[in-house]
Amino acid sequence: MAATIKDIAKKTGLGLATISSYLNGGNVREKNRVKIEAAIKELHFEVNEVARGLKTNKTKIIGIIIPELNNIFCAEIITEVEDLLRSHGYAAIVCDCRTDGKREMEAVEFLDKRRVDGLILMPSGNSGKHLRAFARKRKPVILIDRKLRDIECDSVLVDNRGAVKDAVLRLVRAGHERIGMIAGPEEMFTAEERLAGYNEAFYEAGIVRQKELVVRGDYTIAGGAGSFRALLKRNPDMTAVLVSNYEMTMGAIIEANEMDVKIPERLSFIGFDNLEFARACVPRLSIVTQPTKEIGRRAAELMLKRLKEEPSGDAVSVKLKTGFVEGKTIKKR
Amino acid sequence: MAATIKDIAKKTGLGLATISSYLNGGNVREKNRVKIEAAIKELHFEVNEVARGLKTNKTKIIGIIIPELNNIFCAEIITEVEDLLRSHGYAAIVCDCRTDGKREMEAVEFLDKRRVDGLILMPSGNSGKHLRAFARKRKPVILIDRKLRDIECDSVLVDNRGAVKDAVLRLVRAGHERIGMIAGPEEMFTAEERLAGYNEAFYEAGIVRQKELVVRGDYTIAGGAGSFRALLKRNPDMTAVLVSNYEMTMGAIIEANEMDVKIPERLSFIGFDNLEFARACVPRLSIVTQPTKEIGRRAAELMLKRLKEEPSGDAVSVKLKTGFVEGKTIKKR
DNA sequence: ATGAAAGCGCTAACAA
DNA sequence: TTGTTAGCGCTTTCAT
Repeated sequence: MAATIKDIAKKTGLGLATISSYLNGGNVREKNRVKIEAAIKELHFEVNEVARGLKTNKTKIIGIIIPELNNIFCAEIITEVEDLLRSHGYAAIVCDCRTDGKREMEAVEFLDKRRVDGLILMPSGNSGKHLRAFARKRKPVILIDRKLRDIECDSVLVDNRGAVKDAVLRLVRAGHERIGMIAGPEEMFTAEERLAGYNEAFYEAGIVRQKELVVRGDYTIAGGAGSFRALLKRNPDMTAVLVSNYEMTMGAIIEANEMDVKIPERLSFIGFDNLEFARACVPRLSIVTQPTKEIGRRAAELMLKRLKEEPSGDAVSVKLKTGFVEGKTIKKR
Repeated sequence: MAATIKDIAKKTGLGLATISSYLNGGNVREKNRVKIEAAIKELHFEVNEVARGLKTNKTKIIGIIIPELNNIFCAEIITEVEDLLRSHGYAAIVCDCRTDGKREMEAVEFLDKRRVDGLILMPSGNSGKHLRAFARKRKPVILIDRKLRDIECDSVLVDNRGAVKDAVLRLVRAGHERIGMIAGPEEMFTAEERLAGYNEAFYEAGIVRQKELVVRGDYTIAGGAGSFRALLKRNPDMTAVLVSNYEMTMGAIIEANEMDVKIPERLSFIGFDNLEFARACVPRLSIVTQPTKEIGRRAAELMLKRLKEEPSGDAVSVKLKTGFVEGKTIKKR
């Protein structure tokens, strides 16, 4: 059906190697170059990357595994990664595993069979055992947003701990002491880091922490709503709250509206991620922001670098700074 | 490096064909089956899908081209498509073209070189010329959300016209006549359909349309904000407005807050897409919703069906119903 | 049911 | 610079 280099060779009267050389940027006599190009155009020839991949043992495909495509934080990162990779000739096969460890394992296998040249993933669990087989082939694996036990590989992280600590201290400086937190699921890397930041802030401010001020949510909208209600019920004297991811921030806001809790009059509020949503709220939310574009860019760059160089021993870990966008939801007391 | 079927053949003392047959679900003597499975486990063998693809001329990869991954509407659809495809053994290479026709063309070429088995795309432009070469190979192309000139292929669409018509008529029944619309970009398929629905509603209600009540936005948050301001300024007597996509809905809400325009007291409001956002607003937004999951599912199913059957002549077009979720932003007059 | 052999489209020695 | 040849890992006749 489609033309092959054989057809081009026949058409031009040249040998296969010459065509191949031309395709790979080798030196070809001017006269022949013209002939080849004419034949390519005439026969609508396009390199068969599958055949090339079989021969070179490189597919120029990168596997991307994420917990939830349908999640702005992930989507923003992936958009950037995909853009950068493709501009360097790499395709991205995206696998959404619905925050499910088993699905994630299957995805790794799936991509391995397809001989992807590298893996970029935002892991759902904490163990990296399922990556071992892949990593043993000396193909690069780059972790995004979360670290993993049982395996050592490059990672692009965010300073979650510092981010939350900074945010809580802002509340402290505004005169708050009864500051609640809607934390993330136990065992989850970012969730624990953020919680640690919360604790550190209390320590640094010299305020005694009270356990009932922390409630665990599950990083979903519904979870945020439920947690908000529970937290407020348990702590009627709470004056401020920090919600530790976007979905729960939205959920908390929905619930606050539902319960008619005035923000910031009754309760000061700091949310997480998604500037647009924060701006759409009344009053504008004060939020912690993450550098999603930069995360994506750094991850892709790191991958491209690894792909180019010889497999080396030591893993690189990048940690990026977060931001804070002032809204009008922190009230001075 | 990795084990091949040759290794398995050697290990088991069987022929290549037998191994291949086993891998493809053929009949193999029980005794040999056991031997093969042992060898596979021992050597960590995994089929090389690249080699298989070269031989069978099928990559089991579907190309997905979208205008903006970082867009909930797209992301929700893709999530569903990817899930379904992968559960049938197909990988998805996703290409985000940033709503840019040129990038879209490049993406088609990119995917063509990689010999994807089919293409699912949500086109940015109106012409399908860039798909001709691909379609000529008798590989399935499925359009999502938008139709295309110059080419005939399957599509999964939404009844945008009916959706908007219905929404406007709700406003009419609530006593409104000066109903504004923030429409989408000219030439854009969905935008024109939605605008047509708006016009039809006026016609059906017997209200004379006034051109100044329609303003074109660009489907972005900033565009929605700007359009909202412009529309209101131009029509101080407008009593209701319909915004025709999610990003602009968010933008309009931001701007309404900014301008301190009370909804629905001063202005009744109907937004588009994203139920969660609608629920997070105060008061809850009344919105038109699109069946994103179903769009994705139908597109994937259609693709799977096409992949299975002989290339046939006539194109299938599916048109899905929209929904309407009542909020509290429509005021009776 | 199994084996031998050819070949998918390309690249990479090697030779000329 | 160019041509010849082997072979990447698999599937697929065609025999057996």
